[in-house]
Amino acid sequence: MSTRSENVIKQLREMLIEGSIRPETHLHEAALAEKMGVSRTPVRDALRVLANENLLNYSPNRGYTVKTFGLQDILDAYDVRGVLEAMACRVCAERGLSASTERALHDIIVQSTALMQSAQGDQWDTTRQQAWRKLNSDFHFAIANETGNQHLVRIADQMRRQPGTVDPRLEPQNSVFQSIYTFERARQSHAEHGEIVDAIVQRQGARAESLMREHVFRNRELVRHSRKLQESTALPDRRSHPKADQEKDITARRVFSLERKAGAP
Amino acid sequence: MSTRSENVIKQLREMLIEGSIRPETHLHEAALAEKMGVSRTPVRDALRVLANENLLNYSPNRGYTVKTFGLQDILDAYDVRGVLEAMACRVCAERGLSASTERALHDIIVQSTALMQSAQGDQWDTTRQQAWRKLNSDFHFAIANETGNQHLVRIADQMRRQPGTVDPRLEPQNSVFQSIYTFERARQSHAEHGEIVDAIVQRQGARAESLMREHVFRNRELVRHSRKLQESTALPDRRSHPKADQEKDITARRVFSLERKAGAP
DNA sequence: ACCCCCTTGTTTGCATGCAATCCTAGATGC
DNA sequence: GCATCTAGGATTGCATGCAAACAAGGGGGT
Repeated sequence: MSTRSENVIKQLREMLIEGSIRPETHLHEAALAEKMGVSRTPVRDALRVLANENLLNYSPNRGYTVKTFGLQDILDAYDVRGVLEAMACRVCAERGLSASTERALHDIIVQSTALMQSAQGDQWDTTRQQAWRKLNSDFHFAIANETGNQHLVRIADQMRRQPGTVDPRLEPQNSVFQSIYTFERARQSHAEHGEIVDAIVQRQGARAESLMREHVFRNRELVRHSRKLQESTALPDRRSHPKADQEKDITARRVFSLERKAGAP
Repeated sequence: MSTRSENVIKQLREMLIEGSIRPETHLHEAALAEKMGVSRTPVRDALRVLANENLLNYSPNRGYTVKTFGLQDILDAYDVRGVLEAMACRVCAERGLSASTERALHDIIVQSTALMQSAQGDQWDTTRQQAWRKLNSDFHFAIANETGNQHLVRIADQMRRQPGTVDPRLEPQNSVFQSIYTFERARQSHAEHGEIVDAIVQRQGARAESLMREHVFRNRELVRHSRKLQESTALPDRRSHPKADQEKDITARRVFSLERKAGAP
């Protein structure tokens, strides 16, 4: 918050996660600096950090390009997150929940139930969807965090923030997350959360583990199907060369500039 | 390799992983720059990246300090790695190995067997220990890599490089890894590798998964026991304040300078 | 004696200038 | 016509200067 570098990192990271910068785009330091209203230095810092976070590719003396994430990469992120959070559930069940976490999980469940009831029928508007996303995110974080394993928390968070995995706030209509955040899926997801908590408080480690793994896997499959559908039908104007997946040996690098800043009119 | 920033990153990272810089040390940009023979700019880049890799703590306008990793953090890294590599084993068993990976794993097993036989008795010198570490590392990487899941590969690698988890090359005698890299443990570990490959090529997913999990867990326990022993007996001169574990709200920050450069006379 | 404020030296944050490297395009030779 | 070589422009890498924030210590007030 405080320093300009941090601000640039946050802004750029959000853009990359939301997918508002096209893959393979070459990020021009001076252009970015101008657009952000800072000098090249904080921009360079940000690029380096984001490359380290696996969001950009870097070649010495050549600069940074936006990394391409295929469907498989997104599914892989779900797999990693699933197995880690499943482990977290087992650990929680074996050790028992702390009072504060149990209360937090209970609160989340109660609020989710209230939300579902208030949205009964056709009130599933974007406000409620956003509320649900927050509750969902808090739920998963609370369980991961309860383990006290900082590596697990950090990685699970990183996997949830993989581009194509989180919801693009800017253009939600053009995304695969329509299918994930339907009312039906949210209800089912909420029910699964209840079962998971039930398994944990009953100290059923194996059950909690497999419930969580399946819970994450369901979302993974939802993304897989909707993405497959989307890629085969929609976006006809984009370069649909199947060769675009070859990543290495890009001698003919394309240079784009950021077409627009996020949120600009 | 090419740029100075990359060099500084690599050097500093090695130092931090090897533990040759004391925890809570405040890293002074100008001092580091002088020591490395570069300007502050590449040093600043490196510090930012390493903080992003969870090796340093950062406070805006206050700089970077070396993160403290307790025993629990190290055990947690083993847990994460164990569950991920176990998943990798299951996936490999379910999908079947590619020809090249199967050959690579076979080669590693054969070379390990030869190494063990050549070290029979009392020839377990540092050269052979290093050879074994390489073979061991290659083995785990090959399995993780076979999944094609880049997230998994990256994270497993990161977990293996957690400070206190890898072997400090500089002062191996003063480390817990004496107990991990004994001839006895290496032999056992080698045998476990054989079983894991056996399970994979026989397409026994569940067996491969639990064998790998147990394999990693054994090392985890070895570290746990030897570290416990070490912390209760050795290092009497270090500040043994149990309060040293409180991390936040460090108003009284201590500032050290690097006492010596690694490898300097 | 204790507390608060202000001053001063130190350290980090950022901008800018210059050097090194890389990409491109035009010219030259075959 | 095609490939290769070579300036020229453009872009990144790095160093340095300066401003802002911070920590410490002293002086004045109560």
